[in-house]
Amino acid sequence: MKLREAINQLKEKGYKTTAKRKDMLTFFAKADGYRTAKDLIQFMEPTYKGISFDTVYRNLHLFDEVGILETTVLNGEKQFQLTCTDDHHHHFICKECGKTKEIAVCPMDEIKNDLGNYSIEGHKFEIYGLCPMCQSA
Amino acid sequence: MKLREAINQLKEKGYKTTAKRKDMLTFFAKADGYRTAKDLIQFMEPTYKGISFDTVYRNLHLFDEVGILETTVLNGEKQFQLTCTDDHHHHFICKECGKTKEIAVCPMDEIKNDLGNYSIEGHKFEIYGLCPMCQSA
DNA sequence: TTACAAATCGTAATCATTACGATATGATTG
DNA sequence: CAATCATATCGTAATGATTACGATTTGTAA
Repeated sequence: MKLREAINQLKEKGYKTTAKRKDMLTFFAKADGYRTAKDLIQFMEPTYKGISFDTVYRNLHLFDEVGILETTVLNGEKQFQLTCTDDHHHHFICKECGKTKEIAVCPMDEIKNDLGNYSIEGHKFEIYGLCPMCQSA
Repeated sequence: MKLREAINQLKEKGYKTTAKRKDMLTFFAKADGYRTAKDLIQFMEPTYKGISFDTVYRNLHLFDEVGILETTVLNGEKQFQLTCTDDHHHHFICKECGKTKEIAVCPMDEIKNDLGNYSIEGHKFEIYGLCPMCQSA
């Protein structure tokens, strides 16, 4: 998802476009993987000294609800990245730097048959390890 | 995994068999899905009034390291269940009650090719929703 | 430019989890 | 089966991410 697209989604759903929200989304647009709330706060701090936790977390949740961000739990912390809007896929996630790589395979189709009486609301398929860069470091 | 098997694993690795550990494992042996630390503490409390958090969490981590328990994050909390020792598989997990159902399909084999330079340390494939019982409730 | 709902602030509260120094207890050995 | 000692547990305080609140500011639409 692109920065512009994310901002439009906010507008369409009736949420205001503020400088802080733009900058938050800019941060994720420039990232190449999952980032923590703390990462984000460090990015925002120089521009907005003492930015409120309330603002950061409220907007992270908002972006998540609206579908702008997707989340995972890595090293015991929630982490966020811009949702990929192209075709459905999953990710390899580097444990070290959070970088993600797309995986085209999704096994859900063949599985739905096995779960007749179960209502499926979502699924997560993630592969963990080290990206080439973090291996050599 | 059966209760007896879990206790043996502890012994083999040189850890002591205590009444509290047995009861903790009994709790998970009787559960049919994921349970939180809080669930466990409530189960232990009547027998061991004021049982220490230290004891509970230290043993949960120990069981996890040893491979007796597997974990996931559900509703923002770590949850635990006895590791399944039969062939590799994944789970449907009920968001409401934590109950799990085995899923035989695992797509990892066809994926490893796509990740040549990446070192794969693990993967998670989980399906979320409501089990038949929680749907009717 | 006014008006008002929405957003942000500054900070305190929450809540799961972790950690610590003191004490108790399994398991091994003589 | 008593002594020993590493391991386990206790009671409680600390941590750290996240959530929440009343007061204030700011986008946005009329």
